[in-house]
Amino acid sequence: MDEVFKALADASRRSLLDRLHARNGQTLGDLCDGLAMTRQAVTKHLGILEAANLVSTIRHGREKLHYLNPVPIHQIGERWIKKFERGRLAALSELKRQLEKRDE
Amino acid sequence: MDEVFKALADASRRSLLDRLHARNGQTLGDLCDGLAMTRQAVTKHLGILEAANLVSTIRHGREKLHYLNPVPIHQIGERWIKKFERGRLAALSELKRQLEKRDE
DNA sequence: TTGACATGCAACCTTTTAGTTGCCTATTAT
DNA sequence: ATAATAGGCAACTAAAAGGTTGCATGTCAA
Repeated sequence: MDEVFKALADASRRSLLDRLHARNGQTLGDLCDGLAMTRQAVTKHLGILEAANLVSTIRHGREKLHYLNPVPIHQIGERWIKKFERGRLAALSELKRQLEKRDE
Repeated sequence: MDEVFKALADASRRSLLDRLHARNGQTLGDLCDGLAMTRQAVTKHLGILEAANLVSTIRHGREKLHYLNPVPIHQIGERWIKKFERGRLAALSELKRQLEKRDE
């Protein structure tokens, strides 16, 4: 889980996931297009995404195809974010109450 | 949004949010208890959480009370994670299909 | 079979991050 | 008043992160 959070912390990596979400199965070259980064930097980012199991790859001849794996993202939603949903309104109203108490 | 992702990337900070979720309105001292870190380190983490608007604080005499703000977490879920839900099964089945094609 | 193309590997540099130590300030209780 | 308590500030360190350059390798097309 920690690896996934860390992988998602970088905007370039989130953008790579966005691009794979828009079109799955892209090659490294595809994913480099239009980015202000060297190919090697992109490779490293993809490596981190792969280590976090957010991306799976298969070699196809001299090309490497990248596929989005949405499962870990889904798990973050289910196992972590949902926990904070419960009591969201309660927490907010308590916060508001406390902030207002400041002016007493 | 980037600040929130970065703030959530650290396990110590997520643990602080967990603790505030369990009991809201804790002081700095409360939040330091049982952590293998100096108070100053915790202060820094809380500062990052506050900058990301995940925590709000109010001084109460010599104490500083910390309140969880669940809104940014909720937004990550709504604006980012949900996007990857759509087509989750589709992406998975395509991935599976491609992985199986490897053995042809 | 040779050149172009797609990717891999490794060393290096710079900035950020996580944490520390040491000292200072403000509030409260005795 | 004064001592203990709660927290703030700043300088420093070590390690990790993000990125680069240079070169090597494997695959495809002419």
